[in-house]
Amino acid sequence: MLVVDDDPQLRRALRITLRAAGFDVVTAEDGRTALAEAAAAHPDLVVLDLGLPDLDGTEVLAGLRPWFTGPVVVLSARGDSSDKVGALDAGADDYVTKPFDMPELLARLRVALRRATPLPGEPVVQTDHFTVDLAARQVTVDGVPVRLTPTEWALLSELVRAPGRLIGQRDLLKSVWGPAYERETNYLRVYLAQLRRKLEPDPAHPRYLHTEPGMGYRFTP
Amino acid sequence: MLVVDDDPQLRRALRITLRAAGFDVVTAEDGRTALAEAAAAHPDLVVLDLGLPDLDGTEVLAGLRPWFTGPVVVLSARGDSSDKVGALDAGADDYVTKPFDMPELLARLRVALRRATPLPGEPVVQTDHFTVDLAARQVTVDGVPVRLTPTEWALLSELVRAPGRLIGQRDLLKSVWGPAYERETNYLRVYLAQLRRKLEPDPAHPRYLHTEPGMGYRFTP
DNA sequence: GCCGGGCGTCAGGATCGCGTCAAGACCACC
DNA sequence: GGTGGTCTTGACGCGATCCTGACGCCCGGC
Repeated sequence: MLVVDDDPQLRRALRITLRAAGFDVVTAEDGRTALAEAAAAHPDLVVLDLGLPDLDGTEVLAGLRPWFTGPVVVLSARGDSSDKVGALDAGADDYVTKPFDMPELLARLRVALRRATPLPGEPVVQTDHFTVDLAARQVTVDGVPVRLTPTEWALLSELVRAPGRLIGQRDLLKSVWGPAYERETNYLRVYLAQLRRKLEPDPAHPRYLHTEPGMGYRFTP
Repeated sequence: MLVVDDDPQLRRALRITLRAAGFDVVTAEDGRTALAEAAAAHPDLVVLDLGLPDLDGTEVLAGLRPWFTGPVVVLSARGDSSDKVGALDAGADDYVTKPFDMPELLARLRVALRRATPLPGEPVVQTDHFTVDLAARQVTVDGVPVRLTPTEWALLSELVRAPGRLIGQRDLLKSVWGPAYERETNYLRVYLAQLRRKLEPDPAHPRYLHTEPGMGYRFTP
């Protein structure tokens, strides 16, 4: 996160508050260093004061926008409508007039970040032989998609969400079939066999979906 | 674009101004009709007044957010910091206090729309057989335009916005018909058949709009 | 060597979910 | 008031999925 302001006190206040909110903060006190810092640090978001000593804030914005796709939140002492419209149309994502309320600014920064990062994408689990895309709900073996039934998918995703860790049969039964089925270990046997038949190169000698007798099952990538 | 406000004068003014700016506008005067309109009309953006006669504006926001992914711009006569922070954290994309300046509101709406539409990348989805232009709302099969009904379009655009990703039936129902229809899977069957009849080379053996039994549907280019 | 527990395998049959169709309700427009 | 298009609703047949029970195998304990 890059904070651009010429007032040392405000810079300091913002840095402390934003750090407390969990952000990494770098600062700049004028337009030129702001552009340099932005290029060097690749911030997720820029807080930009319009009243700078060297460059006009709108020039900084114009210098930023051709390549910087993250959100820019503008601070300004001037509250004229034309100023606001100009900055917003020039690429700013929000316009906050000074003096501002710190909790509100933080909320607006959260909104800007929320919009900019589309989804907290779920991971893709890979082995030498097959891949499991948890977000897309797709499994491919040697590159070709494989169809799984809902129960097979529920079981597999439980296993691959904890790579290398052993999962007890009771835990698996609870999370796939519900808490009422804690004792029906036959289900597990049947569906593990099904998964191995669809995923393992040699279902008789599993390389990825291992059985720990008496304990549970384990997925090893 | 959906405008929600209980003041008829303001509604009228907003409708006229927004129409002049090139937007299609539907209006609602209370929270319940707002939620119904949003589910029926699929607006790109919602302008929401917090002071409504029946529901609290934040309740409308809460009812909207689980399934409506477009931007929501909040209007309010109250300018307290806590109100602003609450609305912004509840999912609002901007918070404008009344009385507001119309050009500024328009600029803020433009920003919200700019951020919400995924401009990095072409809004055109293509397959070997048909193309879907999300921006122009047009579908062509082998180069010839095809007419889709509003519901068909809403369903198709949900699917092609996530190429390769499986979308659960509940998610589809929520985003196309609204959150009240989470269980009506018959709708999906009927409209998927409709889409396949219009888009697939062989509707009996779909190549692009796949069914994952028990889970949902998937568009694969 | 016998026994029992745990696991993998298999093949039915009950059940569920999907695709299809058509008729009626609803709406907007003429 | 009529008309065309769109949306809803219900019924039906078929295929896939899930459950279930039985059987054989391996391995450690007696």
